[in-house]
Formats: sequence, structure tokens, C-alpha cells
Amino acid sequence: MNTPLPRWQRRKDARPAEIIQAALTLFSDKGFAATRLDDVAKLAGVTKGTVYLYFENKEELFKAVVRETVVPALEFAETLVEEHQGAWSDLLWQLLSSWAERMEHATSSGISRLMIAEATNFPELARFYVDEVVVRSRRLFADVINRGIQSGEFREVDPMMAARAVTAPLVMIKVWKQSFALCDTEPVDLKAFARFHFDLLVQGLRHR
Amino acid sequence: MNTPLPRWQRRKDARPAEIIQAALTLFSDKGFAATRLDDVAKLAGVTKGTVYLYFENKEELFKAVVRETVVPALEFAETLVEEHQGAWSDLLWQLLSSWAERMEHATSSGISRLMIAEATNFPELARFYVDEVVVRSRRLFADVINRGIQSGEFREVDPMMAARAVTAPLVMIKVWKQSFALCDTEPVDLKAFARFHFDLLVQGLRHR
Amino acid sequence: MNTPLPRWQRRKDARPAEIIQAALTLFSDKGFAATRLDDVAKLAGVTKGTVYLYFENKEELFKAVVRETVVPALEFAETLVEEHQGAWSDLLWQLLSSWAERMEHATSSGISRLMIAEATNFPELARFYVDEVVVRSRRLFADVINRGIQSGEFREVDPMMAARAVTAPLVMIKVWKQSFALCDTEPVDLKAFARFHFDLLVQGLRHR
Amino acid sequence: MNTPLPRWQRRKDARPAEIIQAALTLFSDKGFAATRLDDVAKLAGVTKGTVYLYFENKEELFKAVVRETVVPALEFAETLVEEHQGAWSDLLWQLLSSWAERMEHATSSGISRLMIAEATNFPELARFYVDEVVVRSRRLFADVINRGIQSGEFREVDPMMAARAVTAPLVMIKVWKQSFALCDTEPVDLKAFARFHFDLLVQGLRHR
DNA sequence: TATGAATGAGAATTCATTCAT
DNA sequence: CATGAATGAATTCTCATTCAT
Repeated sequence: MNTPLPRWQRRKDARPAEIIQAALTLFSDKGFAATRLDDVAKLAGVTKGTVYLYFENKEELFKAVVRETVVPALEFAETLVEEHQGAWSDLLWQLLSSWAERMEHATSSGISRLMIAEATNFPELARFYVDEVVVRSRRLFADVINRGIQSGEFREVDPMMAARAVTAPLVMIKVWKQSFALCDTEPVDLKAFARFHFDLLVQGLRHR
Repeated sequence: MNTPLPRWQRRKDARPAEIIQAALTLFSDKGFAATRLDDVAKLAGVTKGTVYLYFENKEELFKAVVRETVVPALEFAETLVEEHQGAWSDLLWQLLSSWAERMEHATSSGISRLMIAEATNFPELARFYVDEVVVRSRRLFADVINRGIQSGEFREVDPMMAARAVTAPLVMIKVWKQSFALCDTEPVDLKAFARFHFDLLVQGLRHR
Repeated sequence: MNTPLPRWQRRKDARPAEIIQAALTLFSDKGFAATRLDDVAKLAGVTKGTVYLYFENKEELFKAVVRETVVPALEFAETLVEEHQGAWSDLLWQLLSSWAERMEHATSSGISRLMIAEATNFPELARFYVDEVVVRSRRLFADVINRGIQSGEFREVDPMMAARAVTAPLVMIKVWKQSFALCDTEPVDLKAFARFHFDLLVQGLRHR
Repeated sequence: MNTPLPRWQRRKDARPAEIIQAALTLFSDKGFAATRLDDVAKLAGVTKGTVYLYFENKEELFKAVVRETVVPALEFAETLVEEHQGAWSDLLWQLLSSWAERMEHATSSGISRLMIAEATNFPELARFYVDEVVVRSRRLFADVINRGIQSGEFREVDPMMAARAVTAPLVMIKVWKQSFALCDTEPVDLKAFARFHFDLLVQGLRHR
């Protein structure tokens, strides 16, 4: 009598993730306010009521989207730094190129633009995002640059400033692409830009 | 003895600008959807009805805000380039520093973040913005870099790529500041960053 | 010093009539609610404020339109009946044809449809209209038919019923023309119909 | 002990018809513009939101009202004509009397006045109504009269003109009753009028 | 669990009316 | 008298949220 549940029934455990995925897609594209829960539900293949089964309300869904999407991104990079040996500029390139790669393919890559747009409407979420992503990745790059300075590979610059100078362009290009994809007549390849940016940076950071 | 305040003053000529200013403030802060026309009106010192006297609807008001705010920004810079004599890196600094200056004080400086947030919801406006601002300033900087290459001051790089590398960080820092002002525990000074960015750039652009 | 006002300045006495005329046109076309005072004013060549100088509000303007437009129409007909000599069917034709004529040209001819549409929203006005126009013209025709019966020209019928049978079709055709002008693929000439209707009637009223 | 009444009942299938019925009542009485959706909802026993669940907006509701209400009316009459045997004047009476009957009892009978009032504001709907109702019933009667002429029962008249002369009075009387019910001091019985009208007509149509 | 019909608060929009000029 | 800028109440419409099934 007590037959084990068939495997595919466990799919219901996947529901929250599917809803979050759908919400991410729509929030990223249209923003929080312009996204209707009805559309999220439709995209997730459920009905509105089901969304409320898993998330208290639209705000909580939004927070869940950000929280779920954001965290895992950096862990990989942090271990990379930890374990690195060799030239720091090589690591810098590894980080930048893998980051550019993620940006082009990861479904989560729309979150930057979303947070930029909604931060002032969701202060606590903004704080979470800043702590978990912005500052954390800034620290990551500052760390690399700092080590490069220690090793004499880079000249003495303010590592936090430098970290901003390293991260900002890539994020900005990605955000622009997302916002103006339809009308930018001079599209740019993210990976090509990453390479260009890296070259400029490394020469800029070296001793004259 | 004291006559009651008149219910309103007749200020036809000033009204549209006042409303646009109010709308810019609120749109910049909260985004399009989260801004209520009632609040725009209140901030402009009028009633909702008055807003509709001058703007057909919320979207048209939004467009007017962008159009009015955006255009004049670049003219100053373009004449600066035209009339410049001397080292191109000096001009680059002039442009970056004056731009950073504007970003810190001009009321219009919130427009970038606003457009990033709303571009996909207002495609025609996005195109206008891209044409009038994004591409135009990219060209401006590309031009400067190109001349620097011609004159032998800079090494041979792709000027459009370089232009992106020049403009993106400044915009990004500004946008971040706006979005995360309340929660960034490591705030950065825009002008200081501009200086840092410039130093990095110029060294990066020079011949090795 | 005290020069007499130039003649054309007396035009200002014409203002109310001009406004009423404009209002009649628009009310007739779109109905009471769908007519904006702004448009009435524009059509009358004045501004909204001026309308309120002469009429307390939209309802009063509406009433004025009906009152001014409606009354004079029947006086002419009533004297015609009074003074008639000869066959009553000739008079009937005279009345019908001159009425059809008016309907095609008088600016007031849209009032029937207007009253049909708005009667339930303006009960007192409806009463006025019924008394002054509907019942009065019904009586007029009933009178003619009655006299025709007295003289032996028509057979004995209920004169009030007959009066309805005489007036209703003409009004209906006119109203239909007005309502469905744009889409009736089989338009009818009002005067031709009047003739047809008259022939039918007269034969119908005669002794068998 | 006694459970509180549920806030609402689930009645999906019945709702649209109920809303249309309520809307028909109010539109017929007050016209399109003067009818508030709130009142329609209240009369249908739902809330405003529910109306929008089934109809895109007020105009679409209006169109639905007309479309749903109008069509079935004529089918019965058309089969009657098809299958008729005997004197055409008998059929004419059958049609007129059953029509008068409908007019007095059918809930849809207010639609004529409504369309007369709103036709110019809803041109496409007017066309639909003209095609489906006005022209169609005109043709119906023209057909009968034509057959009467063929059979020698009626004299040679223009059948379309005659059809107008047959239909217009009945519609007009109905419309007048609706508009001026409250103030007409000489109310008329629709069926009695139909009889009177029929007698006049038949004598008018016969050979002299 | 899942659904989706129904709700109701809230925002955009319209326009008759007022009133400073 | 005339204007037309400004008002604000009324109405349409939207959509997050609830809840009977």
C-alpha cells in the first residue's frame, strides 16, 4: 500500500525555485513594479495562488529572488583567489574573464541592473546586496591588487579605489547592454571588452 | 485685515519646468512606476489636475523629464573638445573632472540610473537617450582618444573600446552611489575617483 | 466723449445664442455626457469661463438649449391649421411636407434624438419637452384628423392614435438617419419618405 | 454556531450573463456615459473588479451587451415568414403583434433607444446593430410586402419604403414610452397601437 | 497542495467648475 | 466681460492579495 512516491512527484519541491527563476526573468526585464505576479505565475507554469503558497507577498518573492540568485556567485571566485599561485595579473585576468563569461550566460546576471533600479525602494535588500555582492567582490579584487602591490608586481595605489576601477566598467557595460540592447547601434562584445579593459588596467597598474 | 491666501497663483510659464523638476526628483529616486502623480504634483506645489494641464499622461511626463534634462549636458563638452589645444591627456582630465563635477551637483545627474531602470519599459525613449547621451558622449571621448593616438601621445587602441573604458566607471560609480547611498559603508568621493581613474587610464593608454 | 457704442459691439448680446447653438450641435451629436464644455466653448468661439458667465452650469445650458430650440417650431404649423380651407388631406400633406423640410434643414432638428437619449436623466426637462413638443404636435395632427372625420373626408378612427401613426414614422426616420447615417447602406430621402407615408396614410384613412 | 456568510460564491459560468443583464438595465435607463461601472457591479451582485475579470473595459462591456442582446430576436420572425401560408396581411399582423408583445416583455427591448442614443459614439457597434437588426428586420417586412404584391394582395409600392413605414411607428412608440414614461400624460398601449397601425397599413396597401 | 474567481485598495485620468488676472 | 490656469471630486481601471473549492 505504502508505495514510494514516484520520482517526478518530487518536482513539487522544485516549485519555489521555478517561481524564483520566472520572477528573476521578469523582474530583471521590467523591474519590480512593472512585473505582474500573474505573469510570473504564468511563466513558472503555475497560477497566482500558488505563488502565495510559497511566498508571503510580492516583496518577499523579490527578496527571495535576490537572495537565492546572488550568493553562490562569489564563492567560486573567492576560492580561486585563495588558491592562486603565480602572477597576480594572471589571476586578475582569470577573474575578469570568468566573470565576463558568467555575465553572458548565467541567468542571474540581470540582478545588478535590477538592484540598481530598485535599491531605493528596498533599503534592507539593498544593504544585503551591497554586503553580499558589491562590497564582497570589491574586497575580492582589492585583495588581489593588494597582493600584487605586496609582491611588487603593481605600483602602490589605493586598492579599494583600484577595485572599483576594475569592477565598475564590466558591470556598467553589462547593465548598458541589458538596458539598451534594442537600440544600441554599436553593440559591444562583453568578453572582448573584458580583454581590452584588462590590458588597460594592467598597464595602468604597473610601475612606470 | 489679512486677506486669505489665494487658492492658487497663475504661473503658466513656470509650471511645466516646476513639474518636470519635481517629477525628475521623484522618478530618479523611486523609478517610474513607484512614483505617484499625486506626489509629483504635491512636490511641484500644484494638484494632480494641473499636471494633466501640461502633460498628456504619466508617460509623456516621463518623456518630457528625460528630454528636457538630458540634452544640454553635452554641448559644453563638445565645444571644449573643439577648441582644445595642448596635450590630449590634459583635455581628458578636463572632461572627466568637469563631468564628475556635474555629476555631483547637477539636478539632472540622476537620469542615468533612471534610464537604466526604465529603458526596457520605454524603448523609444531609450533610443533617444542612447543617441543623445550614451553614443554621443562615447563619440566625444573616442574623438579625444583618437586625436591622442594621431598625435602619438597615446598608443594605438580601439578608440570606441577605450571610450567605453573611460566613461563606464564614472557612470557606474555615480549610479552605485545613488542606489546604495544609504547602505554603502565605504562611500567614495566621485572627484577623487575621477582622479584615480584618470591616472590609471593615462598610464594605461601611454606607450609602454 | 460719450460716443455711442459701435454696432458690432452689440454682438455680445448674441453670445448666449451662439453658445446655445454650439451646444445644440454637440449635444445633438454626442449626447449630454459625452459633450465637453470645452468643446462647446471652442465651437462658440469663446472660452469655458465665458460659458459660465451666461449659464449656471452644464445642466442649465442643456435646458436652455432645449427650451430655446424647441418652442418656435410649432407656432407656424398651428396658424396653418387655424387658417386652413379646403381638403384636410391637403393640409395633412402641407404639414407633413413642411415638417420634413424643416427636419432636413433646421439646426434644431437634432433635438428629438437628444431628448430621446437624455429624457430619463432630465425628468423635468422631459416633461417640458413632452408638453411643448410631443403632445402639442400630436394634438395638432389629431385636430386635423378630427376635422377630416367631422367633414366626412376620413373614416372614423381614434384621432389620437391616428396622430401617433402620422407623426411617429417621420420622427423615427429622422432619428435613424441621424444615428446611423454613417452605416446605413440603404439611406432614405426624408421628403420622399414623407410622400410615401402620406399616400399610405390618406388611403388608410379614407372610407373603404 | 452559525458560520458567517462567505464573502463570495464561485459562479464563473453565470457571471458574464449576470453582469450583462445588469449593464443592459442601467445602460438602457441612463445611457452609456451616465452609467457607472460601480452600479453595474452592485446590481450584478459583484464588485467592480469582477466586471473587469470578464470585460476588458466599459466599452467592451457595452458592446457585449448589445451583441448578446440583439441577435436572437429576429430568428423566430424569419422562420415565421418562411413557413407562412395564407394571406400576407395575416402574416403581417402576426409579425406586428408578436413584435409588440416582445417589446412589452423582453428585457432586451430597451436596446433600440440605447443604440439611437449611442450610435454616433460607437460607430462600429452601430454598424453591427444596423446590419443585424435594422436592415434585417426591414428586409423581413419588405419581403412580406413584396410577396403580398406578387400575389396581388397589395398594390404596387416600393417594398423598402413600405417596410420603413411598417416598422418605424412601432419602434418609435416604444422608444417614446421608454423615454417619457414618467411624463407622458397620454400613455398608449403598445398592442392597441399595433392593431391600429396594422389596420391603417393594410387599408393603405390594398388596391383602391 | 493547487486553483482561479473574487475582492478592494490605490492609482491614473477626466472634466465641470472656480477664480485670479 | 472675458480669459484660461488651477482645482478636486468623480470615475475608470489595475493588480496584489484572499479564499472558497
